[in-house]
Amino acid sequence: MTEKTPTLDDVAAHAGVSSATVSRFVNNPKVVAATTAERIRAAIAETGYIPNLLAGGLASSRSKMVAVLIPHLTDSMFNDTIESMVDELAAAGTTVMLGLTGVSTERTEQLIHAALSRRVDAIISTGPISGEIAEMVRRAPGLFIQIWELPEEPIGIAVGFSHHDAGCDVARFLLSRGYRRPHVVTAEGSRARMRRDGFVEEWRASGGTAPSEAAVDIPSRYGHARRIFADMRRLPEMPDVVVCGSDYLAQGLVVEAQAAGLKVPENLAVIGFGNSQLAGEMRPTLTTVEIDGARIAREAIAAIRRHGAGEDMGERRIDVGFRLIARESA
Amino acid sequence: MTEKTPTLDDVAAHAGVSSATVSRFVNNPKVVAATTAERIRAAIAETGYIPNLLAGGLASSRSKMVAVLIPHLTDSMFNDTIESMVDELAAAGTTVMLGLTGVSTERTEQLIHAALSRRVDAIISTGPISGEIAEMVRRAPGLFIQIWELPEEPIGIAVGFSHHDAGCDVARFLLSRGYRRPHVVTAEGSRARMRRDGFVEEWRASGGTAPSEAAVDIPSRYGHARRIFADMRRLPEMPDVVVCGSDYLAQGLVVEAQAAGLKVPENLAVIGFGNSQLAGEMRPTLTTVEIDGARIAREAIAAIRRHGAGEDMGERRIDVGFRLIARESA
DNA sequence: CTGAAAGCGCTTACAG
DNA sequence: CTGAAAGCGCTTACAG
Repeated sequence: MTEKTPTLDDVAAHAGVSSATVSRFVNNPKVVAATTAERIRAAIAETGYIPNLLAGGLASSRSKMVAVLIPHLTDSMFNDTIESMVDELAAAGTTVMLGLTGVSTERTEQLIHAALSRRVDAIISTGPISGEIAEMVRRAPGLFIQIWELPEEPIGIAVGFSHHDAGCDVARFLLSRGYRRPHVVTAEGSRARMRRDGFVEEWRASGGTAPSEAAVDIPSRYGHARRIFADMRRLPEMPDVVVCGSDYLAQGLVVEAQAAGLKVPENLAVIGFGNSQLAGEMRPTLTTVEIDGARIAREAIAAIRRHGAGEDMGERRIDVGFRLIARESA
Repeated sequence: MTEKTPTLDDVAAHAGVSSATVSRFVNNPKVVAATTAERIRAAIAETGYIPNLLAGGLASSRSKMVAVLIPHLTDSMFNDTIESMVDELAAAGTTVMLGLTGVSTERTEQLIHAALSRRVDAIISTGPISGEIAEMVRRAPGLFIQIWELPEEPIGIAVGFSHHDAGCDVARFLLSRGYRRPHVVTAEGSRARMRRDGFVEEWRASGGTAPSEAAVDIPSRYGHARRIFADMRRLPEMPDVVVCGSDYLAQGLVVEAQAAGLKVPENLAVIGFGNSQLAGEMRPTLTTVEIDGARIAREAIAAIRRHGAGEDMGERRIDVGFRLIARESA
């Protein structure tokens, strides 16, 4: 249905210059003379030229693509981070390749392989990294960035915070508020487990009795709350606060508790995680832990830029911290 | 930090075959002899070869990438569709390039240009299409697919449903339930407007009085509900049902109404749109309109596959319909 | 089933 | 500021 797509040479012919000059104009307009630039601009418009970035990337070995790997799209805590990232990257002419890893290392591995195949400038990952993947990534020229995670010895750049410490902080906060019987709901994945461990360690260190616990799969969502709540009621002693791995789940618990005639937080307190937009808007407003997802995006992008400018980023840990926000629900 | 990345030639040398044969093995293992295949497999493992899809795409003019364009990531109705799509595509070795258009035609245009630059095999778009974009897309070799939309004369393939009809159905449903004073909340964007128009036309055609109305920006979220509800209370006559453009907003309205001491649906009914997972889980459960997002994803992918197999897809409209789900809230 | 060779559409030293 | 030319790493008729 289409005549051949115009190439750089077609534009060059139209403008009466060499293709090298057109290439320079496309990538950095300032380096060509003003009158030449004008002719080229016209030629591009006439021909409807659209650069071929496959060819460009191959020749320059810079794909102007970055891969972003997250577990899920639905109700994900990363959405704000991803949204900021995609926006800023797009503004800089960089494309985002999206990968959904689930909780499987195997899927992560396939996606990293795919990203490497496309010679992405960087891989931004929230997934669990196996030794094999680490090796694969280490020998690739692109930058590897782990976000929402802060391992002792990162593979490339890590932008995140201590999940263990966040768990501890939640424990201290609840203790200080006088809660005595927490129910800890932990989602799949290593990060949730680290927070859970931090919480439990701190709680017991402070002389608290062992919390009751429950597990949920991901993506963590509102609907898990019904089962969690029902199970809780069958406990020998009813908990006085529920520690949730996500704000969505926390919201569900608030609603379930209210539907059962309990007042939140008087009869049952609830604490979330992530400070999603919802947390400050629902009724009662949700006590939760805020992570600055936009900052994570900014730091990651800054690292990509510097790496792109030829700077050797080495191994680096960037701690963006977290912040407990006390609202009405606990 | 890295020795040169191994190429097809390196693998060929290791295996003692030509690079053409290695290429064949990589793309279609069956066409090479079993013993040769074994040698190549070993050579790939030894060298740690990772194919360069930039080069591959350039040579074959098939990028194995598809662009997916949506307005927003957060609280978006498209998340399920996108999630299905990314999963299935990844399984077939195709990568998704993610673009966030917002409500701006300009952004959409830039992203489509970027997608074309990467010579994507297909563009899947939910965005508004200007005449210029249509032209750009028409002359490109890739397939263009509009989803969640069903224009009379699609540019390429359209997979969606009639938003106007959905609006009509909601009106008929509410009429049949005996509601008399609807309050219609419309989000930005042409699709929401079509539903709104459908609703209002049908409502008035059935002799109903003109509904009161409100507008919200996107992404449509829980938090808009507070203002909407407050404004509603100042109306001369209180509406008996709120017609929401999204389930999230509907959820917010339910909570606001309850916080004000109203019973849902007795004192105020609420109807959502999208049948997000939440809708069936919240209390009261939400009456809403279901769209089969996964089916939209499947149809889109099927079209891409057929186009990839050389079939001329022409212009085509695929109506996936919608379904009103009556639950407790209205 | 396999190889030699041309070609995909760019970028980038190098020279002027 | 501009051009000629080599090269990026693949794929794919064509021939055998």
